[in-house]
Amino acid sequence: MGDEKTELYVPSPRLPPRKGLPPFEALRAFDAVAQLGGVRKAADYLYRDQTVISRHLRTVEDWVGAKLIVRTPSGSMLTEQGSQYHKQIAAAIDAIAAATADLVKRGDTGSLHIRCMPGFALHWLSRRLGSFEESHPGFYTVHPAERRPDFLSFDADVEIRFVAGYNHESEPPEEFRSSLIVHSPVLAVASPEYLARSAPIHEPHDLLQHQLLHEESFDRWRNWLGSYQVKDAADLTGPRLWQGHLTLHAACQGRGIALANYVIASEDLAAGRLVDVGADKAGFQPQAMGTYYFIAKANRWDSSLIRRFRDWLTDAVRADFPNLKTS
Amino acid sequence: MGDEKTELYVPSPRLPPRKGLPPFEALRAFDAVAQLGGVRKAADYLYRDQTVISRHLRTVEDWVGAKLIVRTPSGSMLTEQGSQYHKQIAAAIDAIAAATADLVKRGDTGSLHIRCMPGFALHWLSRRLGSFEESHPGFYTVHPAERRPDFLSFDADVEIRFVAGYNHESEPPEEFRSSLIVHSPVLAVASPEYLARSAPIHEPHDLLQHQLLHEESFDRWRNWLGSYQVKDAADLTGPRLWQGHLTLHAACQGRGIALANYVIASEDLAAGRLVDVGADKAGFQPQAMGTYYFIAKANRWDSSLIRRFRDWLTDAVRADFPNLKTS
DNA sequence: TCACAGCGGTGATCCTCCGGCACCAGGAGT
DNA sequence: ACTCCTGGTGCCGGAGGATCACCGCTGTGA
Repeated sequence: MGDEKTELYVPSPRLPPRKGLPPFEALRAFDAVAQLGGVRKAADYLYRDQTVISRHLRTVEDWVGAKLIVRTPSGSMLTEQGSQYHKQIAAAIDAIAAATADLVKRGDTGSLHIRCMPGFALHWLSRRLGSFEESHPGFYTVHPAERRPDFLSFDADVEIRFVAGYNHESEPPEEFRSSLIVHSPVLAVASPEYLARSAPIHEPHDLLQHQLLHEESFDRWRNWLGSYQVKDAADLTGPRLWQGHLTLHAACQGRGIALANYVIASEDLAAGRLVDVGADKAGFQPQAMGTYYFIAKANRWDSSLIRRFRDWLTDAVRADFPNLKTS
Repeated sequence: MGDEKTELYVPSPRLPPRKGLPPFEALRAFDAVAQLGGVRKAADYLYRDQTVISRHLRTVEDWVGAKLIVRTPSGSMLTEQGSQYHKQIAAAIDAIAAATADLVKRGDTGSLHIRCMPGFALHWLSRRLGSFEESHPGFYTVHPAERRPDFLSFDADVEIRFVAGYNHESEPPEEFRSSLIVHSPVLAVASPEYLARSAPIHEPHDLLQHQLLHEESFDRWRNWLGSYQVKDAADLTGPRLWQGHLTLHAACQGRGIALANYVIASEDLAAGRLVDVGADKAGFQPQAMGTYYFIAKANRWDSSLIRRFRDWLTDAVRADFPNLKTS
C-alpha cells in the first residue's frame, strides 16, 4: 500500500462510460411479462417462481425510476412508457438470442453419445430427439444403459438414469456430475381388460393377489409395496422380464400389473391402453417417487454440446410434464 | 404430491422458446475486450479485476462452442467468428443502454440534497457536479456536514463522509445504509516554501518540532502520529482551524503542516502548491488510511435518483484516482 | 353471500455465480 | 538475464437470484 502514493492527478480522460445497465435477468422477466400479460404466465414461461418475476419487475422499475407496469387482479399490463421501453428491449434481446443461436449452429460439429435406460429411450427420447436435431444439428447416437451404473466404463458422453426415491443424494464419485431432470411418481399400471377380468383392487395390499410383472429382480415391487406399508411381500412371484419397458409392454397386453414411472407410461395412459391402478383410491395416495438424473463427466459438463442437450432435455421434459416437480 | 397424479398428457404446445442466452455479464466483458483489444484494458474499463474478464471470456466461448478470441502476450484479438458475433452483440447492448438511459432521463424530476464535508465539497464535488447534471438533469443542493455524524436530524438525501481507518465496520444503526467510495491515504502536507525555511523532516517524529495545523481537536494529529509509532505526542499545540479545508488552505499559505487525504489534496499537490512531507522517505512508508463513505436512508437506497448519483460518484472518483483502492 | 380460484406481493432462507486477491506462466523489449 | 507486459488458476467471500410458505385483493359462481 505504501507504493501507492504517486502524485499523478488524472483528470478523467475516460471513454464513453457505457455503464449502469439494469440487471439482465430482470429485463428478461420484464420482457416475458410484457409479452404474456401476467406475472404468473411469465414465470411459467421462464420456468421460474412467480415471486422471482415479481421482484424483477420491481427492480426494473426502481432502476429506471418510472412506472412501467400496471398490476391488476386479472393480470399485468404495460404503461405507455413501459410499452415503448419494451419494444426496444425486446428487439435487443431477440438480436442477442438470434446472433447466439446462429453462432451456436455454425459451430456444431461434434457428435453426442447418449446412454439411457431402454424405457425412456423408447417411450420418450426417440420421438423427441428429432426436435433437438432440428434446432441443434449434429449426430447423436442412443445406447441403452444397463440397470446398474457402470461408471468405470463410461463410454457415452451423457447418461440419463432413473433412480427410485425422492432425495437421492448419493452422487457418483468425483469426475462425474449429475443434475436432476424431473421427479416422477411410480405407478402400478395395467390394461383395462386385465383389471376387468381380475379381482378388484381397493388398497395396495390387494396387489399381492395379482400377477405382478417384474424386471430383473423382485426388489422393485417389494420396495414399492413397502412404501405403502405392505409388509408381507417377502416372497413375490411372477414373470421376470428383465427390463422396464418389457413389463410395460406386457401390461399393455393384459398380462399383469407393471410398475412404471409417469414419464414413460403417460402415453399409454392417455391412449387408454393402460390404467393407473391406484387412481382415485385413497390407499394409494402418497405415491412412491423416482427421479430422472442427467449425468456427464464433470470436466465436460459445461461444454457447448452437452450443456445444450441438457438444457433442451430439461426444457422438453418440463414442457411435456408441467405437473411434475423439477426441483 | 398425491394430488399430482392427473392423467393429462400435454404434447408441448409451447411458445417460441426464446431461451438459453449466455450470461449477460459475460457478454459485456466480451464486448469490452473486443472494443479495447485486451483483457486488462477491458477490466479497467469495467472496473473489474482482470481475472473476472478472463473467466467471462471463457464462459462465452464455452457457451457458444466456438473460438471467438485469440489471446496473445500482447493483447487479445477477435477471430472472424468473434468479430461477426461482436457486431451484433454490441449493437444490442447499445440499444439496451440507449433505451434505458432515455427512459431514465425522461423520468427525472426529483431534486437531490447532498450533504458532505466542506473539504470534499470544495476540492472535488463542486467542480464535478456539473458533469453529473449533464448526464442526469435535475436539481441538486450541497450542504456542508458537521464533523460529528448526526443521524437523528438527517435532513439530506445522501451524505458523503470521511472517516479515519481502513476497516471501519461500525455502521450507522439501522435505517441507514452505507457503502465504501474509496480508500485514501492521509498525508502530511505543507507548502514548499514552508519546508524550505523549516527544519528538515526525515522521520515522523521530527514533525513534533513543527507547526502542526489542527482541526477541531488535536486527536487527528495524535492518532496519525500514533500510527507511525510516535508515542510522545500527548500534548500537542498549534492553531486550531476547526475544519479540514481550512487547514489545507493554511498549509498552502505556508503557515504549517496539515493533515489531508489524497482526494482533497491531489489538486494542490499536482500544482506544486503543496508537497507530501513523507514522499520518498522510508519512515513514512506505511501510511495512515482513511475512507470515504456514501450514506443514505436504507429505504431509499435503491431509488432511482440516489442509486444513479451513487453510481456516478463512485465511477467519477475511481476515474480520477485510479491508484486508490475502492474495495 | 360466501367459498374459491385467480391474480400479484412479502419475508425468510438457501445457494449459485460473480468478483476479488494472491499467485503462476509465458513472451517481448530492453 | 531481468523486468514488464500479457493472460490464466486456486481459492474464498458476498450479492443477487431462486425457492417455499404465506398473505391480501378481486371477480365469480354455487
